Amino acid sequence: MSDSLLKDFKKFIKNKGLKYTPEREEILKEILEVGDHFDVEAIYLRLKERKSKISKASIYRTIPLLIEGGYIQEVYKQEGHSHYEVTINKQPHLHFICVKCKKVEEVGDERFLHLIKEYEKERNYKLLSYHLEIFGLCLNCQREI
Amino acid sequence: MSDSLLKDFKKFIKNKGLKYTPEREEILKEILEVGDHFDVEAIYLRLKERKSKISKASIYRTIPLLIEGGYIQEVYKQEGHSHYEVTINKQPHLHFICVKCKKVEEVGDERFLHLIKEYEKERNYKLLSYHLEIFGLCLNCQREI
DNA sequence: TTAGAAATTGAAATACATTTTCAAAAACTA
DNA sequence: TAGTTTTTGAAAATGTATTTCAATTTCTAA
Ligand SMILES: [Mn+2]
Ligand SMILES: [Mn+2]
Ligand SMILES: [Zn+2]
Ligand SMILES: [Zn+2]
Repeated sequence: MSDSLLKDFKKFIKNKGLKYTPEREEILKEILEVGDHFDVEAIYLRLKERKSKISKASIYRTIPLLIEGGYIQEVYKQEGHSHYEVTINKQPHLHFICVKCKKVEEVGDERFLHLIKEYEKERNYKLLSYHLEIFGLCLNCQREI
Repeated sequence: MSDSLLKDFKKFIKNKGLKYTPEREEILKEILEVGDHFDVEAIYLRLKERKSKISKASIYRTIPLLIEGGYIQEVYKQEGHSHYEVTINKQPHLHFICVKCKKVEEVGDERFLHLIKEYEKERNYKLLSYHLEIFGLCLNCQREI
């Protein structure tokens, strides 16, 4: 819930010549509070529950700003919509997605990051981000078949 | 354009208790002919060009069958819609996506596949497929900044 | 502090990919 | 070949995301 993070966000917004509104701050706060993976609907409902009048449009409008600022990133699309996660204080990781129960498991790993960095050099790409999703059956769902 | 592949597909369809229609066959043929990454719109337009009356609905309905049969897979979503690729006779590979010019480069590599298989063991997952997308700037777009 | 320019908001309209509905047509089975 | 079942194209419906617009808010600089 770090105050300094919000100050940082304010600076980021002002630097872009935009206005720092309570809506933008509330949305970021709510997202930080979830911590986990989230989607627009979840944030909207959580805000609503605490009597906030913030519209979905505002959430949709704020998300690209949060991505640009490096606060969150899109992690995957499922059931027709995007899922995001907070990137602040998070190690890079990959996602195991069970195709049956839809459970998403995070796996942090340096072996992988190392391999990607090697690739970056080999290919002369400037690496910005990556997504690795592994689809399969979790232990539970393997048993149930 | 292997005939045996179409026979195989017919078998697959019949095995599922479905009917083998010219639409389904034409769609698979067209997809095999593209070879490269494709989306629904592209297949629809190509079919239209050769005077086929096949509707988009049929393409949308056929794609899940082709995925289930292991003929194609979804590789990424961009600009709001899905992109697929033929998996037959293709090595597993990853995708470099340039965030500026949107170019998608395929890179085959066993090091990644090997690492993923290791995870599979470590995690007791049954691996079905994976997506690795690396976002960055290609050499050209790095220069232009 | 306050006026006024510029950006932002919520609500509704719109865009657009995908799915569903439905009646007509085609595929299959016996 | 008749009868059952599935599939088809067209149109309607769905659901996510974006855009429009008038009202409101932020912010700057008198
Ligand atoms: Mn994650
Ligand atoms: Mn590919
Ligand atoms: Zn599972
Ligand atoms: Zn590029």
